[in-house]
Amino acid sequence: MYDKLFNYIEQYAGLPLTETDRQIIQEVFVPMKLRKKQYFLQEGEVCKYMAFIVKGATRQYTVDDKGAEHMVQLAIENWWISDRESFTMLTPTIYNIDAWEDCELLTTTKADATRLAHIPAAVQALREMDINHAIAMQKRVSSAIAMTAEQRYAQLVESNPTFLQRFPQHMIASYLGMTKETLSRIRMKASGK
Amino acid sequence: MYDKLFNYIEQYAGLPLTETDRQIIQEVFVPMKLRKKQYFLQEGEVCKYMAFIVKGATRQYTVDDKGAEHMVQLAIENWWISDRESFTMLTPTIYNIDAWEDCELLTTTKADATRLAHIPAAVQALREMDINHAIAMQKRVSSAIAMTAEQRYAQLVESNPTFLQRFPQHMIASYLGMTKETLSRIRMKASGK
DNA sequence: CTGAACCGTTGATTTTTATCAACAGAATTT
DNA sequence: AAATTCTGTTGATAAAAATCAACGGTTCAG
Repeated sequence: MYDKLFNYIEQYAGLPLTETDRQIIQEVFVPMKLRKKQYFLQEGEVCKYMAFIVKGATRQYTVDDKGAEHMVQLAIENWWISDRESFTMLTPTIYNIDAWEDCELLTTTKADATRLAHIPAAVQALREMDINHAIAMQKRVSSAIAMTAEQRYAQLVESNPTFLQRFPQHMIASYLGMTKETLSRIRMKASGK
Repeated sequence: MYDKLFNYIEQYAGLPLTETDRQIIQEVFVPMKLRKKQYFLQEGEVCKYMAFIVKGATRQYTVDDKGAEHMVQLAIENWWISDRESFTMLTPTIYNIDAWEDCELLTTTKADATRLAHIPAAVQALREMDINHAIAMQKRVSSAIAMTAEQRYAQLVESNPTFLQRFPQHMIASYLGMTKETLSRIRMKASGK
């Protein structure tokens, strides 16, 4: 259960964890299971938890006034979920996060997470996590403003091919900022040639 | 010169800086001036510096195969500039960063920045900086995939009205992921009612 | 087991936005 | 001061993508 998290931390920090470190991490992170469609976070709440995905897949999205969902993030094993803004500032979130597949998570709260400050590898790994998240978001901004729908899809095939197997097409379409019909046509055209 | 940075750190960390802290920060951050249009970073280079803007305005953008520029970030006083990916991974950057107004910056390198690890307030402030950056990017992703051109402009007027005074309209348009003609028409319509 | 919801596709149409082109006022350079 | 570049507008047209609608094939829950 915790091995994936230990590996993640050691890998990103480039530092090994001591037995004591592991002990503390097991106390700080609490396992949680989510059934498919179950909410991890709902619009209007304050985001109490930050979670590491041990197994499963989640989606983070907004709902507009017409009821349409817009995927801000799709996440699978070894990714982190939470609304950093709500989590750190304690403000109500505008996002929903729910499970697309049954999930095993390791969750922590803002208060518990402070205990990690004594573990250099964990501090380092969390910093890397934030930086990676910022980089990933930056890339999405860059492609959203600079690329056509077709180019955005091609980039996803390149960079996150697993998403295509784990999430239905209409979610992928929303994640890419287009309708399911447009994505369907783009795929048709791409496979046709 | 350094006061703005001290204030920034103290404010974000919620902790005061000691005299020794200030001393170290002055050694870690080196002043740099940029003239309008001068590059801070060019596509293909490795991003050696991370900088705090004391005065001035910069833009970060990609250039597509047709030579069109796409603004990924616009930044003014109290903002940070750098390509986090290139800076941390030492990979060549795909972005350009240059000065739109004459700038006074405080710059640091990856190596020098490690000295900040001994200053809790600085560590905290840098972490906040990353989180804020990630949050800002997340919001842009969210609006890019979920909103119309008109809504994106309205949101900018709401959240960053100063940009409208500091940057020309065609840069704002690019930042919002639309052409200058479209932005011009949106503004016309908005002022007309 | 079966009716309902979900999923992806296709076609016709409309809306949004980009593109192309031309223009005039400002600012900058020489 | 003249010339050139930069800026924002406007109009006409084209392209991209959204919307609306309808359809079979799945999957799922009662």
